[in-house]
Amino acid sequence: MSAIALQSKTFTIAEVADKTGVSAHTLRYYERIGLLDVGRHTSGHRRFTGQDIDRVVFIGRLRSTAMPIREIQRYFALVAEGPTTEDERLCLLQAHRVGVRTRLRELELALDAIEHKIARYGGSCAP
Amino acid sequence: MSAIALQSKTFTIAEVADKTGVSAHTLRYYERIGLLDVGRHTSGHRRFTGQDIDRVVFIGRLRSTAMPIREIQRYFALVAEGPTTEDERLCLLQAHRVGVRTRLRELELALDAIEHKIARYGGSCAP
DNA sequence: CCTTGACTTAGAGTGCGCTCGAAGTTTTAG
DNA sequence: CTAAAACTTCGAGCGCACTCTAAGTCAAGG
Repeated sequence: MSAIALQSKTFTIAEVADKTGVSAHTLRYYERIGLLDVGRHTSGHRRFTGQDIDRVVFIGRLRSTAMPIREIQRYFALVAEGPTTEDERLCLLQAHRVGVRTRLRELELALDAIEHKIARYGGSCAP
Repeated sequence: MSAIALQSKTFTIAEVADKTGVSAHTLRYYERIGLLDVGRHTSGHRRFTGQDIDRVVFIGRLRSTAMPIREIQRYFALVAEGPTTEDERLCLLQAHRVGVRTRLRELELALDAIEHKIARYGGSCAP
């Protein structure tokens, strides 16, 4: 009886675009370049699983922290290679984290400088 | 006697590139698109003043906080129009500041999410 | 004086990350 | 059954911010 309800729910590309804010065009693009590997209905239409959506969200986080597409490709290539690559993936993410932290600090510094300029008055060109 | 030492020191494009970390190519590009207005020696070679360098540094701060070139062009067009535009410039910088603060927060959130993933382990694709 | 290297301009080329268009199939609403 | 909307692939196009090339001029050291 209690056959597990696998095959749970899947979503069309439009639904995923809607849920994630990533356009259908971009989702297809991500698949083309190897960031996603989405299953198909018999018709050929994509069927996104919950996992696929999680991955889209994760890609969004990497992109919003300015990880280059190349590196994201590398990351998911490692994922595709299986669990033996976990160390390397971890390493990649940690390196990224360091970079992001650095940029965060630089951003704060530049913002401070701009705010000083704002405070001192709106114009001219003194630093 | 105490004639003020105006005409103080000027710098070649290579010196400015060196001081600021902005390439000579990029400095010429910035001038072309109206971000800089650099004087010339009789030979035609650019002579950067201290003010010019300050401006280059300020452009760097705006760029490093991802202000689009278009907006920087707008800013310096206002500067060129004179002091009557100070309010508008201030407004532009303040709007930018708000944007940067927002991005800063988003960046921190995305970084948190990535760090959670790192903490939980290196791989898989759960969010 | 002569060479070496830095400078000039105008315009073309590059890399990134999408974004769009065309032509055709499939699904869905009426 | 039909029309409209949504999907497919493939390839081309775009906007941004540089970055480089070519062809020529200028400047400083030996």
